[in-house]
Amino acid sequence: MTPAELSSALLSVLDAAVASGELDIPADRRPTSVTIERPRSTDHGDYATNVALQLAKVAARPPREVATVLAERITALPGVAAVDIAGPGFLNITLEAAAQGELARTIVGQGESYGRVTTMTGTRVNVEFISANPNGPIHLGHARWAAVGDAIARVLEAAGADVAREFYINDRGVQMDRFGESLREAANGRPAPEDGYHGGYVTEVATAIVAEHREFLKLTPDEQLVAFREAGYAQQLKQQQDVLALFRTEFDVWYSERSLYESGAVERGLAALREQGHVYEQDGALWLRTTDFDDDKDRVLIKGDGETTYFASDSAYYLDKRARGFDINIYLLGADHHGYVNRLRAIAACAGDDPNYSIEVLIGQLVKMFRGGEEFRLSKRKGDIVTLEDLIDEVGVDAARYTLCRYPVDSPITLDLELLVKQTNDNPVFYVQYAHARISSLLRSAADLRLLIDVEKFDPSLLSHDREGDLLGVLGEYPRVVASSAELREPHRVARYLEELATAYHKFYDSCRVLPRGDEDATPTHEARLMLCSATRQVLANGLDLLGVSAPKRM
RNA sequence: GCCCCCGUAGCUCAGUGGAUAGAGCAGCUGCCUUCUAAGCAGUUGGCCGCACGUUCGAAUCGUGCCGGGGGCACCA
Repeated sequence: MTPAELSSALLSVLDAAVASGELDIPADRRPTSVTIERPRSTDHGDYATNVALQLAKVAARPPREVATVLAERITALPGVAAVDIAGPGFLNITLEAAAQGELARTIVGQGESYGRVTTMTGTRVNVEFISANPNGPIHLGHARWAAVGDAIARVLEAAGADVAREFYINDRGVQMDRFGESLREAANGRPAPEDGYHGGYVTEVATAIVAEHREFLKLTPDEQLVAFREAGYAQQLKQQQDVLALFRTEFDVWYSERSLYESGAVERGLAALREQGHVYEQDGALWLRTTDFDDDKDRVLIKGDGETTYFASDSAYYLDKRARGFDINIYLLGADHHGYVNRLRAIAACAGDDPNYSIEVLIGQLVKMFRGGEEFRLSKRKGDIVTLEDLIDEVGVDAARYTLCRYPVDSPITLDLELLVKQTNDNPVFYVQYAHARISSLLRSAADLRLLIDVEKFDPSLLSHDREGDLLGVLGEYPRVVASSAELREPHRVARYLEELATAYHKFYDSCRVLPRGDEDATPTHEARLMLCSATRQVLANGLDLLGVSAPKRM
């Protein structure tokens, strides 16, 4: 019996109690679902519900009395071994081993689809993250968004949503010109300008461009700036795409800011905003009245010199996403960009949308980095860059992704690069992957012994050991973990869950022998445990996949 | 001044209104002739920043303080 099945059975019990007149609850106050949770202490049964506490007021009866009425009916449910009333009115439910063990068969039968839920089916979601300037490598500061953004997309998909991963290429504006200027200077053997880019990669890029295009050096300085800028752009974008692919973060859409101008999207966007009546002129500039919608000041769309601002691009971009039919637009931004939130929401509101629904901004705290106990800060312009590529080289994709996904985005991460490089079990990814490898090894040994996992012959009542019950309980939680991770946009819940599952498995493994020893014959108990192992392996693999981390068969 | 985030064990951090607040690391003590010891068992360690409020019930929700971080451009 899965938690979902138990929950709906409890709802039927409630309905029956009302129908028989034992409880008097008005139809419009009756709950549409009954929440159950796994108690922290095993003394409190396999599942507990607070439904009696919540209904006490509506039913005008003391909570324990409501609980008593329900307990009698719950006890009669098939698969339920015992029901206790505890504390102020909790109902603690203990399942029969067979009812609980059945879950192993369910999971093995469903395979990769176990844990896929339908809570977000039919919702179209755009997840925009990283969105760097194409003038340098993807660095450690972007890495968190690469890992978390992709994991959010995967979790939303597992909940049934239709998801687009999108990268907004900031290929327009002053930063790009500074980049071109820096390349030009480097190519001509001169130092980069004060406000330019000083990283060692600038020289490398410049050298590579000159090797391919000697003719650039014959152009006028202004022409050189453009030529180097464009060649550097193409090269850096390619490199960003390659390294992100290596990091298993694939985007569905690479959206160029320039293309918003080339396609006329900016003009159309401005016209649309004007039509909605939130645009006005003042001091020679064109403004959007975002203060109508909670912003603390109005924002400039077109400057006094006739240049459009990034905000004009952002507005056009939102309207473009909207036209492409997304219900929810998620943005992952660093804490230093939190001032954007009200602006983005105001754009949506000016366009006539409800920003509470269509705009979600996840503000992530920055990653602090230490090396040997000493903090260092990233600066692209100064050239202090640790690239994503470096990180992958040092710790590998799995450890990097897992570590970055393991914390809620609003909590700051402190990474000690030396520690991360060590690859010891300080890093929980190894703990989880080890559990998967351990089961895989065991399943190989079982195959050598001609022990097959037989879904037909499986006897769930044999999984009666406490550790088996604990493990089954954790396995049953997985679909709910996926659903809540998706709903809250918090993939770290999956990581934490996997650690809990790995612990439950290791404990089971420690006290329950799975394979027959030596000349021993295989018994139905061995086979039942093998089924449980197979189910656990499946859930570990499914969960790791949501984080984009591999599930190794050997370690 | 205004806005956002954070204050939980020595350290790094979990904990979407539930029962005795958890994990890893660090420290101490045990467990491998048989399925992967990257594991397991035990033990030490807490005014959940402070106060008041809402609730049958608050680390969790609200208000006010205190402390730390970040942000408030006709820059991108």
